Amino acid sequence: MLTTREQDTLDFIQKYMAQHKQAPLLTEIAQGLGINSKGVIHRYVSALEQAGYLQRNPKTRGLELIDQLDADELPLLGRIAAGKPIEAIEDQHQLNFSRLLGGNNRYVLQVKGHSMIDEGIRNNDYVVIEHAQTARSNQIVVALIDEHDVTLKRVQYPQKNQVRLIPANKAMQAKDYAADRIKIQGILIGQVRLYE
Amino acid sequence: MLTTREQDTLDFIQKYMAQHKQAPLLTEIAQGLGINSKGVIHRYVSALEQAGYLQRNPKTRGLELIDQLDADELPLLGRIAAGKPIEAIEDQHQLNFSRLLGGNNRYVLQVKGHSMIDEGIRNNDYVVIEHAQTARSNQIVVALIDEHDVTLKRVQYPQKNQVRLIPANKAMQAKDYAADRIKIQGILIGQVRLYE
DNA sequence: TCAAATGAGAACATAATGAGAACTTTGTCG
DNA sequence: CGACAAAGTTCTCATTATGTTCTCATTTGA
Repeated sequence: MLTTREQDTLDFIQKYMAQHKQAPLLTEIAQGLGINSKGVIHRYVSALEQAGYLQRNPKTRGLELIDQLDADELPLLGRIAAGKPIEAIEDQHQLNFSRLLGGNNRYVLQVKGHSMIDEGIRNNDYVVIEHAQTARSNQIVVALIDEHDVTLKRVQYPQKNQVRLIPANKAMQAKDYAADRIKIQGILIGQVRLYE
Repeated sequence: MLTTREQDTLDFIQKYMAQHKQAPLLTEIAQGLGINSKGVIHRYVSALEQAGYLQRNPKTRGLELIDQLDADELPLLGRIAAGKPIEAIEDQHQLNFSRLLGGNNRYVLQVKGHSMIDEGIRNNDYVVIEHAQTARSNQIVVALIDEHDVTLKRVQYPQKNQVRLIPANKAMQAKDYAADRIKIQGILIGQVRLYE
């Protein structure tokens, strides 16, 4: 457990770094807390390092915060269903977005139109795509048709040398293509929607 | 972590390049920082190159900035619509997930059931919620009903002291409550789905 | 009253900064 | 090309700023 002033020191460092994108000097921390001695701050910073809140490098502005929860994580509090209390989640306490961001050959497309509405992908949603040339059956892929049209559809292989592309919209029809007309460009990894 | 003067040097280079559409001379940087020695600037530029902020070419004005893309960004390549070529995006080249992750009082719930199906929120999807006690009309909120049931619904205020909760499922009915029966716990910020 | 927490400040070690000389490379011009 | 100027590179040397390690005094709370 941190003492009052240790907590103050940590708070100041966090604010400072968020604001300046840079670690503060010991004297800057001291000034921020109304303390005249950098030796005192050194003691607090040492304690914070000991307690695992930050790391020190033997340089000026050498402080680095140790993320208590990764920057790409949010606490996963529970499950929600209509009209029932939230069910607490015991095992997994963080939702890690690096599952989306992690891959090294991924990119985002913004979906226009309602062709994927039955898949829960709506107009203006973002989809995260991983580059790939092949896909397993029933994966949703970015497919290039006849070197011209690009589309996001579920893929199946009904028979050899044939590819079926299935739109997620009841109003549209699945269609079979000769395999050489279809080039798979990527696989759907995730979907993100931002609300106002 | 950059030192103060390294940061100053980087700032100056960025400003200069934005203004002049070309890289500054070492002596120009020196002058901009009030330094008389180009050797000093050379040292800072080398440090910045080492740290990955820029690249040097063996030419005069040979500096090139290296775009820093945050770890929580993915390239936004274009827009996709059924059966049309991808429309390239000119302006915004990164989708910033910090729009989702950024808030300091946010958490994630996993949705169970199909009560939000018409909103494109499906069973097992994750929703990002920001803590809040109030919401504007038509926002989707986490609402606590009678201190017991928690639900995710669109909110409206048909008249004073009355709250309407609207499920996003045609099979379910909107319902009006006395204002004191409903406590808003959070507002829907985003929605994320991970595919296998 | 005792122990922990807090603050001041001196003394020292190291990092950061600035100056400038000497040299190499690049650019320019006949 | 060849020469000259301009720019970039590589050094060494001082000086200053910052971080580290102390001791000592004061405050706070059980």
